[in-house]
Amino acid sequence: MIKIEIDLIIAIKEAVKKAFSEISINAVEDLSLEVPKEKRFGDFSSNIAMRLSRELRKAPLDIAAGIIKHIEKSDIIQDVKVEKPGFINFYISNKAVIGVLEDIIEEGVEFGSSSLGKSKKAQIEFVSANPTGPLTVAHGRQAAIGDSLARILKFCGYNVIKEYYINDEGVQIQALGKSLKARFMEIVGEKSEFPENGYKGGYIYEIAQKLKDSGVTERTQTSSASLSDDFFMDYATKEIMSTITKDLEDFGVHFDVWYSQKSLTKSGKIEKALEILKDKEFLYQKDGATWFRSTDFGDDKDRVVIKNDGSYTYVTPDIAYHKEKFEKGYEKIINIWGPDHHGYISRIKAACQALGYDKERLFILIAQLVTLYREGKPTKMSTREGEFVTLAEIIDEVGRDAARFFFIMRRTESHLDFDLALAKAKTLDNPVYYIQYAHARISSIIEFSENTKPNLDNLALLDKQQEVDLIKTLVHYPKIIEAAAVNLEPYMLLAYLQDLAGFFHSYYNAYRIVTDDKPLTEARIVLIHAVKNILASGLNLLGVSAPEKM
RNA sequence: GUCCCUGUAGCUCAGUUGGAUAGAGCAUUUGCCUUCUAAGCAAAGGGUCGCCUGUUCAAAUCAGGCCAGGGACGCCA
Repeated sequence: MIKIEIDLIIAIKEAVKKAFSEISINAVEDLSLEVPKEKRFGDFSSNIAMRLSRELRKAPLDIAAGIIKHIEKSDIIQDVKVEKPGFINFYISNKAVIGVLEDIIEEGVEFGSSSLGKSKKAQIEFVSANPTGPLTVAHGRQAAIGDSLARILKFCGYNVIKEYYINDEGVQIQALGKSLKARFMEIVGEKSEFPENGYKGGYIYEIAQKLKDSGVTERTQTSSASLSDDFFMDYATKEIMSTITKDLEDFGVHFDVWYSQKSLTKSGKIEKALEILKDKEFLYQKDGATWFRSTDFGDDKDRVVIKNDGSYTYVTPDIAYHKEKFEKGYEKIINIWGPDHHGYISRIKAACQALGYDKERLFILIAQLVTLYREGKPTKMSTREGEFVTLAEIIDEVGRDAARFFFIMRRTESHLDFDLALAKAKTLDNPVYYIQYAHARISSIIEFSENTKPNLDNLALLDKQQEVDLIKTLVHYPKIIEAAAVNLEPYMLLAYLQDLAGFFHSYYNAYRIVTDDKPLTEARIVLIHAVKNILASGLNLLGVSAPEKM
C-alpha cells in the first residue's frame, strides 16, 4: 500500500470517530479503499458509510455527509465528495500524484516491493513431475505460474523456497526401468518383452541408445541380460531428471530444493508420521490393510495408508512430506498441482489436520488444463501412448518469453487455451509483444533524447489528462502486486501490465515526448522513465524479458 | 450415483473482502505515418452476466434449487 492510501485511511478513521463516537472500533478496523472503475468517481473510494448504516440506523448518505465534514482538504486531498448510494470519493491532488512519480524514480525497480511478508518463510512446491518422461505443456504452466508466484512473494518480503518433489520410487519408476530394459535389449538385438504398463515414448529409445553408447556391457564385462532392474531404473531416472532440469533451466526456472522421495523413505519419517496418527487413533485395520480415518476431517471416505502387501499407497509418503513442511515453520505452504490431483486435496489436508497442523497455512492451487491450438484447432494429447507436446518443443517454437507469458495469462484455476500461432506472432495481436514493445519504444526514445537528462524540478508541467492518468496507473502498481501476492494469482499483474502498456501507447500517440520545450521534455522523460521502470519490474516478476530494442 | 470446477459480447477472457451506467483484447466497420519504433493510436457497433427463488441499502459476485460443459472419484502414482 502506498503512503497516500494509508493517509486516507487514517483520515477516514479519525473522521468517523469524530462524527460518530458511539460506534465500535471494530467497525472501522479493517477499512480498505477501492479504486473506482470510473474516473469521475475519483481516485479512491470508501464504502464505509454503507457499511455503518445498519449499526448507526441512519441513511448512508447522511453518514457519509457527517464523515466528510471532518475530512479536510490538504496537499494530498484535492477534493472529497459523497456520491449517490453513499460512497465517499477522494480526488487526489496532482501534487501528491507527482510525489509518487518522484518515489518511482528514486526507488527504481524496487518500487512496489513491500514488507507484507515480514520476512516470514514461504515454501512453494511445483512441477514435481514424476521422472518418467519429459515435461509437458501442463508442467510448463505450473512452472511458469509457480516461478512467477515465487518472485512476487519474494518482492513482497517473503523468504521464499522453491521446491521440487521427485517421485523417484514406486510402481511407475519400476515400469520405467523395465521399459528401458526392454528397449535396450531391443537395440542390442536380444530378446525382450515390453512391459504392459510401460512407457512407449520415443525418449526411452534415446536413453537406451545412450546407455548402449556408454559401453556399459563392455566395461562391466557382463551380458545385457544380467543387468539388474534396479540398474535400469536408476539410469532412466537419472537421465530423465537431467532432461527435466535442463528444460526448466531453459525456461528460466530454478529450484532451491530437490526433494527425493527415496530419501524420505530411507529417513524413517514415514513410519514416524504413521506412528503419530496411530497414537492419535486415526488409524485402523480392515481387510488386512491399514486405513486413515480421513472422514473425520471432511474427506469422502477413509484412505488406505498401508496396503495388505505391506507397501504404502501414494498418499503415505506425502503425509510425511507435508509433516516436514509444517515442522520447518513455513508461514505459507503452497502446492501447485495438476487437475488430476484434485480429489487428493481433502485427503492431504485431512492428514495435516490429524497431525495437529493448521490447514489454513496450506494452499493448494490447481493449475487447470492447457489446450494447445494450432491453426485454430486443438491438438490431441495422450501421455500414455507417448503422444504429447513437450515443454521443450513449446519453448523452441514460440520462445521462452511468449511461453511464460501465455501460461500465466489466465487465472490459475481456469482452463487455458494456448494459441501457438498467436504466441509466435510478432504483431499487435500478441499481448506479450504489445507490452515488450512499450518498453522497447521507451528505451528508444530515451536513447534518442540522450542530451536531455531527467529533471524532477519540472514535474508540475505534466498536467495533460493522459499524463495524469498514466501516472495514476503507476501509482496503483504496489496495490496490484499486493493483490497478486495475497490471491496467489500472477495473472493479475499481467493484466495490469497490459493496461499500463496501453496507456503508454495512447499517450505516445497523443503527445511528443521530445520537443524544443526543454523543461517539458525533461519532465516527460522522467515520466517515461517511471513507466519503463514499472514495465521492467513487472515483466521481471513474470519471468519475461524487457528488451531495449525490438 | 457422489464430489469439485466452469457458464459474462461472434471468439478468448477480466470484473479486487457484494458497490456506482458490466469491461478488455481479437474479429467487423471507419479514420491516423514529411515529426521520438505504425510490432502503434483514435472512433463505432456488439450483452436476458446459463435459468429460477431468496438474503440486503446494493447481487455477475453470497445461499438454495435446476440446466449445460469439463474433471475427479483405486489397497495406481
